[in-house]
Amino acid sequence: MTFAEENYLKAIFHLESQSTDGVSTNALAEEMQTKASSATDMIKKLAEKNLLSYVPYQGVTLSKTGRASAIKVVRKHRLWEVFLLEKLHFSWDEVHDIAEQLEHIKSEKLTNKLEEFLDFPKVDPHGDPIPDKEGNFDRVKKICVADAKVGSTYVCVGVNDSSSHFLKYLDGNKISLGTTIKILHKESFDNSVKIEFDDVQLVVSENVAKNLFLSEA
Amino acid sequence: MTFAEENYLKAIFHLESQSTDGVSTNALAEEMQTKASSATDMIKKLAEKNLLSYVPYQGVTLSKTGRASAIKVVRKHRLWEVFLLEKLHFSWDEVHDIAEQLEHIKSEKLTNKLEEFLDFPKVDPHGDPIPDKEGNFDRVKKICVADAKVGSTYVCVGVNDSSSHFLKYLDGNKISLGTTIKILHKESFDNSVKIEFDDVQLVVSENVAKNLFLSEA
DNA sequence: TTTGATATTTAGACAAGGCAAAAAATCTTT
DNA sequence: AAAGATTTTTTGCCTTGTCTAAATATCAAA
Repeated sequence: MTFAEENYLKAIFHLESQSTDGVSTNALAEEMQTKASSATDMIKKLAEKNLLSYVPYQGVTLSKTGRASAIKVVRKHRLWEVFLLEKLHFSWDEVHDIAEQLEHIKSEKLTNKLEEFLDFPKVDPHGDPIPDKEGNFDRVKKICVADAKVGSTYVCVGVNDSSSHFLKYLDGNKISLGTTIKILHKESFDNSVKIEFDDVQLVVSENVAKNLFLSEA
Repeated sequence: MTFAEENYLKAIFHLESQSTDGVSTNALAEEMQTKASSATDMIKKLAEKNLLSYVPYQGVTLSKTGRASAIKVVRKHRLWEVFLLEKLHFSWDEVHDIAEQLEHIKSEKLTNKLEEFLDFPKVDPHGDPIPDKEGNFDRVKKICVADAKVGSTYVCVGVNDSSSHFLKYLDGNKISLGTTIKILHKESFDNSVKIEFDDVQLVVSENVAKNLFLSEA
């Protein structure tokens, strides 16, 4: 399994998890920051290896083995993120890019020993669940700020856009995983949301509201 | 810098350190477990990038930048080995192969934070020195068992052949870094050497005697 | 249902890294 | 110095993953 193959599987897994039906070639190409033609080539290759089912012009769906492979990569990615944050004291926004490299290290034993070293964490620094050795993980039900109820209180559990920019913005405003947030007001004019946390009030844009995830307090 | 390029630089660095003059294409190909023609191709590519000086039919020598790059890879390799052994409790013979992958992770910051996390180790689990941030490292003067003086006592400081087989053999015989070893007798017939350590006597073959390194006690 | 827009695939090309076989250079030996 | 042996390089081809441009399939709208 090459790095490229692993990255495609991970991307398909990610896209599948946020919409019910199959993943289109275009969506995959965009997720992979490449061209549709390249995606088609890789899709054929992965289909050949029975890692996904593919009907031309109809998108792809991961097979059982394909899904298992993708989950292994995700597991490694998230464990390394925890390592980078907790043991090496990287900041929230720095861990993703390095984990993108570390997730491709091949050694089942390494992954398991790392997990043990980290004391079997359940979520990564962005609030995403870490699959266990068998590939099982909790699907946390999280809602974004934009969909939260005015007047209710929530806990910040994750982010969707894990770009360094967005994470730096949150960091700058002292919002992190576990922060308790109350929804004060939604502005229908521009879909911005006024929130309160740690006795601070803050108006966040629609963009932020859609990428910051909460769970019931 | 690709993985392949880094691996070639590392191999050249290794070969240079154990003989005075330039590295031949054949020697490099053998070290890289590939063909001479492939080595020639890569040599040209690295020469193009000014990472080494190359005169056709006369072997190669690393340039200043080439050497610096090689040392960075070696530094990463050895730091990761320490991590695997000390933090994740891998055994002596398991760390090399995984470190071969980890050494290619690109992040200066990661390397430095890892070094700090490990408390600035000076040598790796095989007794080889770990270059610092600036690329400086102690060249330990070590001699192999075959060249040691009969009757003298030494400390085991490293191994040359870092194959899993050899390391398992040493492990099985309870020889590790730091073990104090006395040279009892050299058999001129087959160049085997009788040694003593921890009140045990053991006859080692010429092969072992040439790959096990010692320093004066 | 026919046109137009969009999505997808195919075809041909390129760079990286590798290999085998042939050619050329160097070394060794007489 | 010439012959033979060895080393190194060249040549031509393969695979992986990518791209552009062209062709084709599907969807949406009139």
